[in-house]
Amino acid sequence: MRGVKFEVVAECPETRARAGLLHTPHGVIETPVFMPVGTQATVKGLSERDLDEDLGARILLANTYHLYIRPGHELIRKLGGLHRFMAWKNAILTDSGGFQVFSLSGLRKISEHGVVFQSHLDGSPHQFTPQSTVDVQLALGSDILMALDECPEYPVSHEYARESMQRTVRWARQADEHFRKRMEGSQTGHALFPIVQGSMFPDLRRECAQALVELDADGYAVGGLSVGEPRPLSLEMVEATEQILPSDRPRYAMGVGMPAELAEYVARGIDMMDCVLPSRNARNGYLFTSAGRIIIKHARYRDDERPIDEKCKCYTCTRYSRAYLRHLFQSGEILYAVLATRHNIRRYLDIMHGIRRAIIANSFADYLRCVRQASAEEAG
RNA sequence: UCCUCAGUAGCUCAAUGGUAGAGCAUUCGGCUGUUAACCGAAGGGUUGUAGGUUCGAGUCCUACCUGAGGAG
Repeated sequence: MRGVKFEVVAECPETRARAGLLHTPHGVIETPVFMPVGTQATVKGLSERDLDEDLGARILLANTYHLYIRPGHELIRKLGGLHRFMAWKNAILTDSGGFQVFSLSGLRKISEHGVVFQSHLDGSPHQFTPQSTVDVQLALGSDILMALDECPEYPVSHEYARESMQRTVRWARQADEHFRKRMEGSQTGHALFPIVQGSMFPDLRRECAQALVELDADGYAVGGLSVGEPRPLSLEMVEATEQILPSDRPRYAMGVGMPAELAEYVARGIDMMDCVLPSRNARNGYLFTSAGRIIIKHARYRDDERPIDEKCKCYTCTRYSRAYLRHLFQSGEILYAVLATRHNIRRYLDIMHGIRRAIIANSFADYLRCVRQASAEEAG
């Protein structure tokens, strides 16, 4: 039995975009989908009701490393699993800790067996292996588990990228084997996605994808993007693997991107994305609108009575002015983060809904042209 | 009227007689599988005023101005 089942419902005749349905144990997800990031079992600033009822989010990301370190996966298992712990009835995808290889690069050592992290909280050592990260994610009760990978920084040499990528492939095989054993006779459905690496080298990306396809996984991720490389390279790396990754499985581009890039990934065959930008930037005063960005602390918004985005129907935009939000931001008020996050996440989800509608209406190519034009105008 | 204390960036305050700084505020930039309600940059000064001592004064001396407290 597959842990998740993917069904393509419409395809763009001009690009590689497709609309689909991802069936998970915790609901059906319309794709392409944007997954808000809830690293520590919370999308910072938002409640379950905000996310589910107000924003209509159907899948969230959580993080294996962070929840393992605190409060501990065994505690969460004891309390009924992550869904119950965080009162989230929809789907959850958990990152493996592979990104922490990048983001906590000063606190870890990589070996053939896995990664030893020095806890960022108390410095204690913790061994992460392909097998142990599967176990932790199963303890959490994640719907979609990610295989342990190494997310290398940019730039790295072709030689290092190859070594690293090949190790990630070996880890993916070990994780997959362990996962299949753990799933034997299991009543609950889970999926394990391996992750394509290879830094910014198309040949390594292809080699990696080819090796991972042999695992016949429920879905595939492209990782190692947005680690400091020039923007066009990230899209090129997705392009390099699109033809290799099976078209009847969901493809997940990890950790991307800016609003105007979402359609670009979809156009290259991507079905799932996640990114901290809407949530983190919201808290830091950077708001996404249909007419470009708003940096709310700018003095020009001091007495601006308009909503963040006049076209937005979110909770924040239907009630509050830019002037008020700026005041809250400048005052360091908690409500600012709540309202801003609520808007930014809504913006990302709206974009993805628009993309999906366009694919189904057979007008995605036009949609993409509009996005590119608007993006060029904003930049120019 | 006298005594004491204090006057340094918009604010609160640092600075052995030796290149006037910090925090906050202001303005701007950054953030991409969250160590991030975070990080960074810039602008901003006749050191209350006028003299004096000194190679050199925010710092020591004198007078005055302003404020706070006290005495009468």
